[in-house]
Amino acid sequence: MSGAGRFQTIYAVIARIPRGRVATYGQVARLAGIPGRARLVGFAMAALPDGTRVPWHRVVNAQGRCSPRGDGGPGHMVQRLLLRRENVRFDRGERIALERYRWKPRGAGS
DNA sequence: CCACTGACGAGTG
DNA sequence: GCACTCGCCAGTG
Repeated sequence: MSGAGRFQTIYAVIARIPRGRVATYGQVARLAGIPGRARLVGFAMAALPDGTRVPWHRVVNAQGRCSPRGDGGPGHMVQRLLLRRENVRFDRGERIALERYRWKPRGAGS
């Protein structure tokens, strides 16, 4: 994408995550063509406007948890609720079984 | 220009 | 499985 919008590529990847599935920051970065820049994905997420159509809640960290926002906001709580609404189960430690819910892109995705 | 920070990940003990 | 360290890159003071 344009030099000014590297985020667009990231958002495009996230938009492809099917309902009821989750992807990790590193996974998104990799699919966006910027392997190792997981933090940049997080930065792009924080830059998302309120009411965005991008399913940001389907992106979790490698531990299968909803990373709390630096702002200390209820972001991770909302995320948990939205995922719960998509039949995604959380274990006792507020963690998701990635081996079960991880999104596996196919065909033109990989 | 330098130092610090951050919705992270992989490696190590 | 958990705590700590280092590496990444962009933005900010």
